[in-house]
Amino acid sequence: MTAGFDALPRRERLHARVTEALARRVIQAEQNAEPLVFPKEEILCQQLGVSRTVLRESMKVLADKGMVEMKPRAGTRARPRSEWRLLDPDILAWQAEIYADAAFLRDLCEVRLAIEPTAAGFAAVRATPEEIAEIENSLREREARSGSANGEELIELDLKFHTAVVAASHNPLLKELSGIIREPFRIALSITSRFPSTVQLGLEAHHALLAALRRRDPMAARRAAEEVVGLAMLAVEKAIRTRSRKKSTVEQFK
Amino acid sequence: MTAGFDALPRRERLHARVTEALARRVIQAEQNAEPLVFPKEEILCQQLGVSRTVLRESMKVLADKGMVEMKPRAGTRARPRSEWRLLDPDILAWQAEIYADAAFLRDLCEVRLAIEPTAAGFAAVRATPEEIAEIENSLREREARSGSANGEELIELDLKFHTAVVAASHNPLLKELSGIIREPFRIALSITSRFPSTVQLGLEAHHALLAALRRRDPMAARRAAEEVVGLAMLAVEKAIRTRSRKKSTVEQFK
DNA sequence: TAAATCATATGATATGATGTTTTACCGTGA
DNA sequence: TCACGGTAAAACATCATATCATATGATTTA
Repeated sequence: MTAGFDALPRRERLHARVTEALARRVIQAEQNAEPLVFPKEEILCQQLGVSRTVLRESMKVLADKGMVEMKPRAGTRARPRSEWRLLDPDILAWQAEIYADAAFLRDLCEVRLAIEPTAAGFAAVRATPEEIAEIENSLREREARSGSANGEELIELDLKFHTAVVAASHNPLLKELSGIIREPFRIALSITSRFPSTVQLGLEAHHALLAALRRRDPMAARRAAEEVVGLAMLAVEKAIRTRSRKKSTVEQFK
Repeated sequence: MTAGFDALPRRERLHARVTEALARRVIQAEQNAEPLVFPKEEILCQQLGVSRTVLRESMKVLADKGMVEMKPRAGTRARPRSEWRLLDPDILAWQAEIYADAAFLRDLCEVRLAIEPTAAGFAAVRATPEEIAEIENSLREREARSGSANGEELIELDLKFHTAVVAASHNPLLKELSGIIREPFRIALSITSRFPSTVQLGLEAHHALLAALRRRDPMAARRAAEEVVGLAMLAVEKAIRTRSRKKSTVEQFK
């Protein structure tokens, strides 16, 4: 080993780096809408400077995610995006990084629109007083710091609010689903936070949601959560429209 | 080939079998609420009769799913269920097999309650005429065969209906999410199908959903889908109540 | 008691042996 | 000449073994 190579962070394991490198080639081919057939393992090992063990382990991971197909004699080729496991955390991360365009953010918001109102409805019935207190705390803290803190902190507090609401639904599946889309959600929030009027309306909706939880009113909680997510979607749509002429990478949103 | 002495199912790969064997030990420990620390790799290799490569690959898979934690010197131990990736297809399958109890089915229905009305709402706006035709076909075929066909076929057609509706939302994330819970959903359907009155009401709700899609009415589509899932939940709750005194394995639902 | 050291289990990677699947070529016979 | 069938080779699939690195619990020592 120790072939002369790069200054990449050694902190990341070798197979993780190889996996990501291969995934990027698949994603790029998908964006260019061109088929991709990898060279045979021996050649690929030489190109990447790794052993077959590492290469194969990485390919196996990608195959498990549905991104490539390995067949004897026929080589390894990229599969269309429709076959990918889009909810896989890794793919979601790579997507958020590369495909952070209108369609992806819209799809993401729609998943939130599915999850959060439902979770809020169940939370209204099942939340413990402690959980409601935690939800309230994150909201109050966010308001208290809305002038002083930086955007990062405010987004973090907003995330905490939403996470606490979903957790209060006492449904581990909903909770995990919410966790899976947490990172892309953070990006969406960073967009939303750039529209002060929306932020203001959003805060009111947050309060309405909290009040509904306190009243143990599932329907009102649902509606309030729909309002919260709906406002976020509007902001995302607005951001997308105003930037639709630029190239759509995540950079423009950071 | 053809000669063979080995009539055993070599079809399953070694590491897959090892993975499942280890997973079962984790699940069992979780059910007994007792901590589980695996013996060191060398011993485990001997116990299972495999090489360290295979064992480690299997353990790595389980670690990736959040079921175990591997630490140098400290050995490998099982993690609590709250840490598992519950939406992982494998875990979902193992869960459906072992934990098919009231709580799991309820959680599952709630995810459907989150996804389907939302997907239906978007489908009302975005479905192509072909997609609506496909949805209608699966519904009509199911009605046509409701007397003659066996339960399996009817459930399959019902699944087809729901899959088509979610697909018509044109949101790949919702579609994949729906696919992930497809297998457990099948179990839930097999329960629902045992209550004729519910099935009848469900058919009416299905028609209402189809009509809403035709009218391009998102709100009506949402409400109809909520009705469909709500009825299914009622059936599941009913089945759970009437069987709550028996032990809760999936067997009782098959 | 606290720091230093050691022993040990896991982590990472390479290499090799053997099995399996598919393609492609080649020989035979009609 | 062409169709058919069988065989060999190519490339992937699987599993094992080996070596060195690293982290950490345990022990010892100052």
